[in-house]
Amino acid sequence: MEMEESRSPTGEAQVPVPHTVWRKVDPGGGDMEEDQVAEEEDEEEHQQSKMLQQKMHLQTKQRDNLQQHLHEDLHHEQQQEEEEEDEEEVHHQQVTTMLHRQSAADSVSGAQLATPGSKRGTPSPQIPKSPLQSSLKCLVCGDKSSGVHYGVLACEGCKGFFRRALQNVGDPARKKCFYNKNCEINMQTRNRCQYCRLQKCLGLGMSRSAAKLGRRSRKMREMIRNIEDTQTEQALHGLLSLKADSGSRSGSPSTSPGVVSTPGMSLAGVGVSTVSTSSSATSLGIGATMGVASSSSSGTNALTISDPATQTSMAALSMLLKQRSTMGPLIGQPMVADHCIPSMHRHTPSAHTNGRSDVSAAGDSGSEDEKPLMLKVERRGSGEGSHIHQGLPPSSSPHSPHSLSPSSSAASMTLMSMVAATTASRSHEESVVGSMLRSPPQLQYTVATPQFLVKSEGGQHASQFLLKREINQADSIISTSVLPTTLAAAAAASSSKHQHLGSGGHLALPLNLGHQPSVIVQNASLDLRKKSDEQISRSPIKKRPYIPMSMGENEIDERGEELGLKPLPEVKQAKHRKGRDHGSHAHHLPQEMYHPLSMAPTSSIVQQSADSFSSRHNIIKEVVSPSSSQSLMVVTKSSASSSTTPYKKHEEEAKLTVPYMISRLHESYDTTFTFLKMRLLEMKQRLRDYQQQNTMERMIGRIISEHLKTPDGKETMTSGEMCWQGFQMRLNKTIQDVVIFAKKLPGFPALDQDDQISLIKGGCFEVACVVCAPFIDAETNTIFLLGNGAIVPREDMKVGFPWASILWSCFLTSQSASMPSSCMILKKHSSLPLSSYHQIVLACVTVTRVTVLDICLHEKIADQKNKIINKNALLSSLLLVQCHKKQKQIVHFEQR
DNA sequence: CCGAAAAGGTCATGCG
DNA sequence: CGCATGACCTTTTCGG
Repeated sequence: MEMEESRSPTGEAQVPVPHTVWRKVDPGGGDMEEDQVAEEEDEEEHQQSKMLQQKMHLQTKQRDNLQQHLHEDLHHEQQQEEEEEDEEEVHHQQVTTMLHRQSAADSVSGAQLATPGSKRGTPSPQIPKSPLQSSLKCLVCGDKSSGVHYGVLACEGCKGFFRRALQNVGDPARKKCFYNKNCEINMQTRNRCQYCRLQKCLGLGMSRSAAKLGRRSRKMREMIRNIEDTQTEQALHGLLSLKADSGSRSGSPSTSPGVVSTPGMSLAGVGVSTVSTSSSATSLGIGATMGVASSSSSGTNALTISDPATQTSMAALSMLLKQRSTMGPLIGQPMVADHCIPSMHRHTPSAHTNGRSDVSAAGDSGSEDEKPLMLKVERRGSGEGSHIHQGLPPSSSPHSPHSLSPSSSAASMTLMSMVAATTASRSHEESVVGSMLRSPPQLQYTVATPQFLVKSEGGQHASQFLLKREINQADSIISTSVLPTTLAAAAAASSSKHQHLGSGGHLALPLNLGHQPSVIVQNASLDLRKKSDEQISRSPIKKRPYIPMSMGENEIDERGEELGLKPLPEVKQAKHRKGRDHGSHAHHLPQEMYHPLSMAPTSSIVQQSADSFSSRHNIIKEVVSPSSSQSLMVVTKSSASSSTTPYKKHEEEAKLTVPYMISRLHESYDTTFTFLKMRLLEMKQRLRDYQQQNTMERMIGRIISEHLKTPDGKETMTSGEMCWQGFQMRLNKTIQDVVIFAKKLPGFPALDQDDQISLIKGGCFEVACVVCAPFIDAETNTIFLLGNGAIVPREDMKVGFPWASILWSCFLTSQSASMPSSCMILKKHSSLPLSSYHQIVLACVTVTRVTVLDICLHEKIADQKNKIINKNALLSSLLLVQCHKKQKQIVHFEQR
């Protein structure tokens, strides 16, 4: 304590805005924050805060909006059951987490919980319990939970905090984090950064609309009780871990009593199935609770899921799927759905017998039973969770004619169904995608892979075996630091490069997809600070933990090295971040750098291959020359008539042209999915090598067999399964990148957070698929697997991914892929009061998306390589034409 | 209708 | 002194 207090003054001196910042300066005005105006980062924060405010204000409107979405969707399914709205909300909140990208490092609290803190005065928490005594823990800070508050298992303190936050929505004082927006939130540190605490609350799904009054059903209470048991287990496990591994934090994912972070536990999905059914829970906390409960009660999983948040991620998955079913994309044609079951399906238990053949026959069956598994799961009433995974009909149809608008949804459902078919229990499938949504990438990798490896025959043993392997892998790659979180997509994006390049070891996730109290991503840099956090400070004034000069420098140094930053004091670092953002994101580039008629920003151009470069030339020419005035007219008209305040800032941008926007979309794409180029190069190199040796087939065969074998020489999967494994590996990561990508889309960050979430939810999978599309080589008819770098015959992949093979026939370049990707993100926004800027973007991308996918689906272009050479130009011109056609629609939008 | 559960209110407390 | 906090209390909602 003395240490910290003695440091504090120094720390305060470093902080640009002193304690008074936390006071309510002027709840009414957002513009009295001068430095906010001055600094772009502050601007960003302001925007975020604004979105947060809007989120809060709109919480109550949310259901209506969602409902509206449902009704307006061209392919909307039947009326959702009321409880599903709740689920939707849960998922919504899950995705919120993605947007928030908060620090995952709340976890350590557990370790510190064991240390009886010196609490004084009234506003002190209960004396920290030993882990063994722990009852329900607050998901935010790890304190003793007093129940589910605002949808999340929370303590009195966090409940009150969030309540006040709701009351003081306009209070700008909460908008600042004086660190990197990744402040650890635990019992000790929760009062140090309001911003991060609030972010964490939101990220966990706290919201007014998530609030539920009244008592809970008996089953739910049991669930909560079970979670308590589980936490006790965790505590035990944590204690053991501490004994065994007293020192290393980064090496072991589970070093803290309160938070078992064994990667494998995410896998233990047996009981998780309930999560999606926890409609009445309406909250992450409850959802998680139920999942845990069922896992405990079922008693079938070798590794007990003890992480509530992980379970909530599974709720997120089901939400995602439901969302897809209700907010389908725009294309009307059904996707080829008949052989959307992976080859692994053949290995699935007899329960899955209606696999391939049935599926193909089930083409447009509308019966409930024919619907994708996830949908069925969600339609079940709450509280049946613990039984659900038993005797479930497997996913029998990957395609639900009712619920999904074909292209994208079918795509997603395809995978989901495959997951379902592949795994022995539906909970596994939720686990997979849930972790996609929530887990840090490394953990996702760990979680997801086995899903595809587990064979039914192997059952639990196989699962365990693989699990162990994965755990080991995960141990070695568990990230040890966490990047600044929240909505700073820019920073995340720049760092994402590191991830893609497989730096795995150190640089953290820009995306923490949610707070997973139990899934620890140990944060080395935070650890430094934690050392000064040993004493608990309840003081509201000590909200900003002081990073001791030396340590702080180290931390910054550490990060700076990776991010290309020099060690700087905090203020300077902030500015530096700003600069960095400038450099790496089209979004933040000064407009002067983009002449509307020019190509993409320099950085983008540099990245282009010669081929795509010329392609781009074509785009611009074709887009601009024939009817650039047209596009300008559209835009101008839109911007003239729209003056909604929140979007005012973007109205200026709306004066930009369609080509400009296209270039920005491309830029966003290029700067986000940075792994593409490297991997494509790698792929080409390999192919070249093989071809030179004229041993293509043999090489492929050998490589495949290598990859199919475990270290001990056993074959673990078929090549088709390996395809899926590879795809899955990449998919996890890509889905996170999609969030980053979305944040770079013109106008997207200005949308209300709720809307952002909805849009991302609807499009992430499809985008991920498009992103992965280029790794097919038509000449050799092979696929380059992103996960392990193997090259496999395309046929193997085709078995389970027919639609993708069609799509891939188009050989999308990163540029052309950026368009459908953008569409997929922005596809559905009709219920929102759109600024003209958004409208034009939407019009562009929507049309493009439809066009591209239409073409793909009809195979008009597939196998006709020559005709696709200039697809960029094709897309662009189509886009323009369609924009013109859409003009009326845009005007209509404005009038709404 | 009872009682559980959660929202919301109150206020003592500590901090700068 | 003003503020944030959190423990405790009251009110509201809803399951059984």
